[in-house]
Amino acid sequence: MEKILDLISAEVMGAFEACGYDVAYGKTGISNRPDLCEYQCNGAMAAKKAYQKAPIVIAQEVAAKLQDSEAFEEVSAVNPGFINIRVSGDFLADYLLKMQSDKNLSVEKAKEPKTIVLDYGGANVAKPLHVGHLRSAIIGESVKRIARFVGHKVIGDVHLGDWGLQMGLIITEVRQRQPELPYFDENFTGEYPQEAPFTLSQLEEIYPTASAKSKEDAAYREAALEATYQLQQGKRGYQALWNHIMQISIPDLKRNYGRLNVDFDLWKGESDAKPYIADMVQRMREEGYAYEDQGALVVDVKEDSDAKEIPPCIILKSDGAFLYATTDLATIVERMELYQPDEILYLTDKRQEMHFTQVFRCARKTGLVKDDTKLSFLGFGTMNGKDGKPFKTREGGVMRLETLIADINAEMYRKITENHEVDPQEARETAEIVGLSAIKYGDLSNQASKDYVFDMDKFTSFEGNTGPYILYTIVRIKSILNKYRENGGSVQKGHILAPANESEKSLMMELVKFNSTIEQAFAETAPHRICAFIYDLANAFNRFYHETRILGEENAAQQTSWIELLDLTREVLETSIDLLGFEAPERM
RNA sequence: GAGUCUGUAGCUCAGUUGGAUAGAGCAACGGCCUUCUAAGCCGUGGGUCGGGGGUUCGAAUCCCUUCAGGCUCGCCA
Repeated sequence: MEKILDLISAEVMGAFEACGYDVAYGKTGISNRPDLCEYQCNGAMAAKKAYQKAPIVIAQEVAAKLQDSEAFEEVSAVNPGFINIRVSGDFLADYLLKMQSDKNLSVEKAKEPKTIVLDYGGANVAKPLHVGHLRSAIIGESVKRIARFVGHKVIGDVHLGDWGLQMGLIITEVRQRQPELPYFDENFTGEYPQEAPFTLSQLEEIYPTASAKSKEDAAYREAALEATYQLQQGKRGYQALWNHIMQISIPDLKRNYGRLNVDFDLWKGESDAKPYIADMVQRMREEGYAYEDQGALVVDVKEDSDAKEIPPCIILKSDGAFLYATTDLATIVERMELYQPDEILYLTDKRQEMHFTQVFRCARKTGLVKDDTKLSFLGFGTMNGKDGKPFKTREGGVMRLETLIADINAEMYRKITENHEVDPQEARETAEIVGLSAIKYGDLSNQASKDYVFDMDKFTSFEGNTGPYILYTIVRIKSILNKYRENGGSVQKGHILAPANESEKSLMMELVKFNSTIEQAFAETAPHRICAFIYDLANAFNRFYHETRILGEENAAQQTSWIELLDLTREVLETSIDLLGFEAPERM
């Protein structure tokens, strides 16, 4: 349904036109001086030049035309030419009634739904998820849900790192430890064992060990590079080892992402691009895009308008192995073939921007995508510790995601049991729900592209602009609604009255921003817009709550109206946090 | 060095795309619980929007310049 600002603007635009001015000047926005008015139009000042008239005169003319408007309670012209507007309570109530009966809560579905492949998560097999993976998962999940809510078809793909040098490193390390295994026997032709020669926890230790060795030992690194190449060429024994790694790793990753309430439609990886690589490379060669340079196969992607030198995109390394760009390009081929997306959106650390610039240009230049297929990149900033440097454990190591979550949950559990008498089991469940909101809201309330400080103390303090504050607000509402039902009331729709006081009107004015907020969050791929919105909404609600005794209200019509207003507020808040990727408990 | 992003209260961050007196939270201080969850509400103090110039009726926002910091700059992902 139409946004409230469009309805208001339409009224004001009509007045501008009736006074003989261009309608465009009637565009009206939310006031930045709530002490003076609710909505404001600045068009009179903009129109000054075109009409050679004092802005205040124009504003007065327009304001006079709007005096009879039913939507407005008060319209005034103020120096030097502001048009200040207060809307009527009936106008607001009417809008909320429409919102109530709209199953999408006033948000319009896209007229032309797009198919969007969303590449996020980016976990590496054989490596535990660590805090570096947190942002991609959290932001990506939210972006996905927002896009779906506005009507698009989104295919979320975790795009595992399962085909690069890391695999060669693991193979090399396993070989060094257990050279007798059949995987390393060139003459072995039988069936390889069903059981992997390592456990998950061993695997998690093998990779960092191998990675460290390769940095110090050139021969070791050579061996790993060779193993990577052999694996990519399909060497049987390595392929079998790789299968073991995948079988062990993926269930663990699924479990961990599940704990974050992050859910992928596709569990594909770099390796899935393999069948597309040979043809793609051959075509790039034949069509003259790819050429040998310093032993590697490259495609030039620089453009005349570049402010700086953009290095060519490397398709094959000088040893013939694939690398990041190769699998990313082949993955584009795969996605175009399987899903025909209108857009592919990548969500990674912003340091990878150059890589994606190269890949996108290369894909376009070599015709891997249609001209109207959008390739976009959302780079997010680093999660820093309180010292402003990348987040580390106290010992200076990389913190596992599981550890982080466990720490937050433990702290949350402590807080919950400290303040209330609760069943330990319920407290644990609540702690998990609230803990997740703390982590996610803490991340999402910042602009994605900026670095942000993950401050454990701040996130577990539960005061102010935090996830728990939002949840607490929702729980308060639920509590009232439940009591109302226990007393025999039933929560319905269609009976919201004009606001009875200022705090109620403020609450209503926040609620009507829902559709424009969601639209903007989608357009800008900016979940933090939703955070800002629900924080304002929660504040407005708590103010109203404090001033208004709802269950004690004796006027039945008034009470019904308030109950419905609460229920609508709850629905908007719960829908919003669902778009952010978390949920509210029944009690806390 | 080149490119790019960032710089707003002591700290962490918003700022509706150029509007009026720049806003929150935390921290500090003061008030409000026999009454729907005080994880709350109300209030006080705190600012040369990094610096300088420009564009105009009007700039945190646009342009130029300068300082500081982060990141990137061919075979890792």
